[in-house]
Amino acid sequence: MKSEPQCFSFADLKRAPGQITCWDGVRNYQARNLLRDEVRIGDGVLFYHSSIPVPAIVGLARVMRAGYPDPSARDPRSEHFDPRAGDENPIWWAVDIQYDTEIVRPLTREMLRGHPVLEKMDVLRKGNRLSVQPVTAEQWEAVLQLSQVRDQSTYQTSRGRV
DNA sequence: GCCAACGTTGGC
DNA sequence: GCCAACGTTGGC
Repeated sequence: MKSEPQCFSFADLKRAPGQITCWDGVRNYQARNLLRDEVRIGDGVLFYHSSIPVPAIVGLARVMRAGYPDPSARDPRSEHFDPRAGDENPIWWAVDIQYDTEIVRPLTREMLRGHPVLEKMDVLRKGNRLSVQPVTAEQWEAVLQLSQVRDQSTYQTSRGRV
């Protein structure tokens, strides 16, 4: 999952009540489909900081609630308000994620590009603007190895995601 | 349904 | 600031 840290950072997630946040405001249909159809409770999340001098994967999170109608789409005061969204047709979807582990040495794009497995990650593809991107199990495990996270067994590695 | 114009994202 | 790569919009 991508976020501009000036908007919402991994540190913000760590500070959030219960270290949980609603991942809302996604307004791209492809990303919406991932949130609605693919993301499962317990999934690992790679938290990526974008639009900064050195973009990087900075931490791990976990999905605590699978896809549900995005509340911000129904909130007229939200900048993500969508008047088309209704009970019968939510249009937009959200998930809840929880802070898990900080990556002490963030994985920069240069580091990802230099890895035989990670060089193929979607996030490195030029022009890719998806704010939610799938990650293969192989990529997930490579990230954990590179980031030197110890307790790898506690993560669901079969369907890791970013 | 086509497609040009426009807007947005985000690395560099 | 530039620009590539989309996604969206709207006239026709």
